[in-house]
Formats: sequence, C-alpha cells, structure tokens
Amino acid sequence: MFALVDGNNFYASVERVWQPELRGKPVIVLSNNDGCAIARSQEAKALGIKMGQPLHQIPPEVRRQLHVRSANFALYGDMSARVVAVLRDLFPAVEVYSIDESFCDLAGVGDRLALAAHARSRILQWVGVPCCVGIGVTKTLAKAANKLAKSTVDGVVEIVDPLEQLREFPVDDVWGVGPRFAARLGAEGILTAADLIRADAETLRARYGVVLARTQLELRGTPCMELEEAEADRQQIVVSRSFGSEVTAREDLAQSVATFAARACEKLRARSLQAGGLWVWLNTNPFREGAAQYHPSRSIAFPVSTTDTRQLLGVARAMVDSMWRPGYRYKKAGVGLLDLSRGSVAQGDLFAGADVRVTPLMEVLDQANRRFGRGAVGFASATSRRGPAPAWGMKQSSLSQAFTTRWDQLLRVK
DNA sequence: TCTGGGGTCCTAGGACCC
DNA sequence: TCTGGGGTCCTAGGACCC
Repeated sequence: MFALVDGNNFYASVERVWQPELRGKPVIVLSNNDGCAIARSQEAKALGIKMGQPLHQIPPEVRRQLHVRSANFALYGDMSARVVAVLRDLFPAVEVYSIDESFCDLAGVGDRLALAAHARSRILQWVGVPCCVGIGVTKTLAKAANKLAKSTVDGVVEIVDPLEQLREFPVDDVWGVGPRFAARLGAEGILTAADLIRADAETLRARYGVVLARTQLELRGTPCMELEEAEADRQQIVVSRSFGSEVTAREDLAQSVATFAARACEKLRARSLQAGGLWVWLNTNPFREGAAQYHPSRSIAFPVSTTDTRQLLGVARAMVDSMWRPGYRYKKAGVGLLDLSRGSVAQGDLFAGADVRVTPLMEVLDQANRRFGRGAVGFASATSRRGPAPAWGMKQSSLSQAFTTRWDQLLRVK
C-alpha cells in the first residue's frame, strides 16, 4: 500500500512561502532563460496559462495580471528536502521520486487516511507548502488517487474501487500514458482509465509493449513496482543550458562548454562516481526560421574512467574546436558524462599507471567550494563567480532570493 | 525450390517521467 | 525580440561470435 505525497503547484507555492504578498495572486514560475511557464498557481491556471507555455505567447492583457518569477532551483531543492524530512518522520519508508513528489510506505499503518491528513497538515504548518495525498495498493493507483485529491477539499483520496473511481479519469492522466499512447488509445476507443483497465491484456501487450501492460496491471491492483528507498546510481550526468543570447564567437562557446563540464564533474564526484566517457554537443536556435541550422555532437570513451576536471576540460575543448564552424549562431550547448561507475570497480590501464595526485586535488577543490560557496575555486577556462557575467549567461530577470541557502540573502523582518 | 541455429552486444529511436 | 533541463527504460535491427 502506497501513499503519494505531492506538493501542489510546487515551485509557485514555494515562492509564496517566502513572499506572502503573492498569496491569492496569479503566480507563474519560468524555466531557465525566463522562457516558459513551468509552474502555475491556481489563479494563474484560471487565467488560462498552460504548462510549458512560452511567456511571449501569453497575451499582454493576461501577462499584466501575472506575478512572474524566474526559476530558483536552489530554493526549491532546499524546501523539497524539508518536506521529505517531515515525511521520513511520519512514514516507515519513503522514496523521493522527484523534487515535489514522494512515495511513502503504508505497510502496517492502521488508519491510513488519518496519517495522510496528519502529514498534510504538518507539512503545511512546518514547511508552508500545501500538499495532496493519494493512496492505493499500487504506485500507479496512488498517483491517480493523488490527481483526484487535487480537486477535493481535504486533499486526501484512497482508491479502493479503481473501475468505479476511475470511471471518468482521462487515460492521458494515467501515470505511464503520454501523449503518443493517449492518441493511439483514444483512436481505439480507450478514453478513460477504466477503459484501460477493461482492455484486453494480450492485445494491449502486443500493440503497446510491456511498459503499458504493466501500467494496466497496476491499475487493476497488481503491484509491478516496489518502493525504492535507495537511489540507484546514475547512468549519466548531463549539464546543458540554452544561452541568454546567441553566441557566435568560438571562445564564448568554449567557455560555456568548460563551465558545464566543470559543473558536471562536481556532480560526478558528489555522487562518488567516475566517468568512462564524455559527450559534448552544440545547437543553433531551432525556432529561428530561415536561419542556418547546425547541431554537431562528439563523444569519446576514455581508456580509464576519470574524475579529473582538468582532463575533461581538455577533451571538451578539443571537441568544441573540432565542431565549431563560423557563421552559425549557437543557442545551446551541453556536456554529458557517460558510462558512470563506482570508484571501487575501477578498470586499470595496462600501459599507464594511475596518477595518484588526482583524487586528493579534486577533493581539496570540492571542499573549498563547499566551504566558501560554489565557484570559489575554479578553472580559468570556465566562468568564475567574480568575473564578468558571460555573454551567453542565463536570463533571470525576476529571480527571488536564495532565502534558505545563502547568508547574504536571508529574509529580513523589519 | 530448398541459404543453420542460437546467442550477445551495441546503437538509434521512441516512449515515458518530473 | 522571446520557446527548459535532466533523466529512465524498451525495442528493433545490425554486427559479430561459435
């Protein structure tokens, strides 16, 4: 038995915790570069703002009524950890599924609805974020119950009779049914979750594969997924960004890639992993009609896995040089670390000894940055915290304070 | 007429999630 | 003018093995 606890309009709700003047107002939070709406308060939804809608496509008269914020992931991540801390206090086991959702184990819990209501009110009181709770015998049913809970007053729903309770539940709201499957299912008359439950299992399996077959089983009440408390090791780490403005100079492009690569290496070491390969790509702006498009990509496998930022920076630079062509206006670049492994299963190099200085050097680097703030010590080819903002830097015109993660940005109470 | 059978690994593409 | 970022899994087909 699972409970899915989900923060309502999470990013918008977090902004409101620290800026009470936003309560009751239409609030949207934008993606990086202030591009699209990625979170909307109820009031903003009521104005017709769609998920993922580009800001520039919102009519000016609607736009004027909105309170807009740039994405502040440092703040959302910290507030998410607070929610999880409350859940771990209340439930026997918790799986953090995403920044705003956790599955909680209800095995052995007597009064499930009471516990769910208690979790909800404690999170609201201690963290300040409104949540809903969905309960079901499978994760997929808990997800569906959570969706139903969003439109109830007390914010808690348990699914006990899927066929009845999901009679009018749109099939594309089912976890695991995306836009492609929904269109195909709709074409054969499967429009609701109840329709999907009743569909012939063999036919479904043949036409849509094992993933959707499992979804159907879960909707029927047969668990196919367990609670996964321990996070599995990453298979890849990707850092990519669209640029605030288009880039034409090779050095600007190289600097952006170096900055992303250095960040990716920090994430790599923070998870005690090492990279067996590197992938770098560049993109022009696909939305610019008529502009020449170019999206090159290079990848390489290393003879020996590494955690050395210097090595990665060198290879990444060579890749940028081999891909860069004059005359294109670059809009985005990315770096991926591939074939990740734990340090304990290192494959040695038959011909070259390992450089024993790398690990201590990187540790010192990471320690300094933990203590003095990210970017306190870095590499000349990447951007630095004190240097000028790069030409390609992200646009964040409405960024709120890092209220909970930076001493110099704490909330002031007069 | 008649072209083996069984297996692994890799990659690209497609689907999904938040 | 302006359009996000970071992940996973499955499947089909090709290359290659004995």
